[in-house]
Amino acid sequence: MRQSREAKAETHQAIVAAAARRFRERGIEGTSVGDVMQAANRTHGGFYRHFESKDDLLIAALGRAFEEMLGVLDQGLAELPSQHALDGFMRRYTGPELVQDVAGGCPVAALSNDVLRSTEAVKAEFGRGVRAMIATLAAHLDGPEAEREARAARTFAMAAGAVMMARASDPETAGIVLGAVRAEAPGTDRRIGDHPA
Amino acid sequence: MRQSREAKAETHQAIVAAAARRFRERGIEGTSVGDVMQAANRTHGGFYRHFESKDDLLIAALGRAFEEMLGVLDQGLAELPSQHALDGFMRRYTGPELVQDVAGGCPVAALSNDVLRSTEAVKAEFGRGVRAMIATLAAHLDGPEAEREARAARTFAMAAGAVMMARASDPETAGIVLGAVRAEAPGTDRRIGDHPA
DNA sequence: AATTTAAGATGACGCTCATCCTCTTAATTT
DNA sequence: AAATTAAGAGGATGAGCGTCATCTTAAATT
Repeated sequence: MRQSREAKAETHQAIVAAAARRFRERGIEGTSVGDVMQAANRTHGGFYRHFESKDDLLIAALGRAFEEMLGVLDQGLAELPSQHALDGFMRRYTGPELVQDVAGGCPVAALSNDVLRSTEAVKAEFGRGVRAMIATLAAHLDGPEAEREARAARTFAMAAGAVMMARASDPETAGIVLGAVRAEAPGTDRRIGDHPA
Repeated sequence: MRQSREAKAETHQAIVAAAARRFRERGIEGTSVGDVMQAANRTHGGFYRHFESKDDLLIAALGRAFEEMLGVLDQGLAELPSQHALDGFMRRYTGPELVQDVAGGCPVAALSNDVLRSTEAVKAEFGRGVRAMIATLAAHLDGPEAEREARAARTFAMAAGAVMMARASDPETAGIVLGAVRAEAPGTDRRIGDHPA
């Protein structure tokens, strides 16, 4: 039965939200259109009223996942003085809460390898997300613009790399990797308010 | 027709070598048993005389890929003084030669996300490879053991993270990310909140 | 109110895949 | 040399997938 415009829009959002989680959790190839539609409480048939293809959905889902992640980032950085922006970010990004939550975590840490093997359009969307993450982080730093961006990019790369490696390893190895990058962040083993040496 | 023991061993190695490349290039789900056998110049039927399952092959292929990568690493580090081990590694790992060669490049940069979604046995093998990479890098550094390992792990995480992000992005974004980590390779020795000199 | 449109359900199509089975034949064992 | 074993070829099986076509029915348009 035909649905109203608002109902359709609601369905659209439900599909994107479900896809954003499913793709991160199970990967691109591991997620079927039917899976996503079921997770959105719909049947698979209506899918092509909303998206031209699975890739089209993937692009929308990436956009959504990055939006969510930018929200988490902003929230975590909001109250931090700029000298602690990078280590605050590192601490949060590599903490158990985000590391264990693949479906709700960073799309970079969950989907980089899958996107590598996708179309240029998908990579373009992914790249937009990456730049937005770097820009957001950089905005919380001090110094000349180019340098802020570079420092943000380096820290982000290290955090994402550590999380990806840790997730793909046995617990012992994961501990070594996460421990190494978390120890690097001043304040990790300090009380709130303390400043790094 | 039945093959001799040596012929079988040769076939076995050919399968592992083909798989090590295919998995890195196309991902785990993107690589079929038939693909691998064809790349090894065999038919798919004989596969189960060599491996119990695709996962079993994956474990062997991961071992092989890490071996290859450790060779590249050792070779690149061999002539470097220890103060330049980390930035030498970083420059090589994030250089166009390795970044563009997904099939022959680092298994961490190519397969982390796929392994994340695999069995514990696969993760254990991956973790072994990660620790071997870190240990090899650390062996080329100076200082107390625990600290050498931590510095190696941090640099490796940053390098792998940057390569994964770059590969999954549009060329412009890739340039930003790789440029940031390459511009200041020695920066991986610094604490995260520090400004570059 | 009559007509047109389109959202979503259902089912089908063609393809791919991991795994298994059988057959042939040559290597290995006796 | 005869008997046994097993590597690899070829084919089959059963499941899952992306996408498409059809149908129903209610929303949107006239």
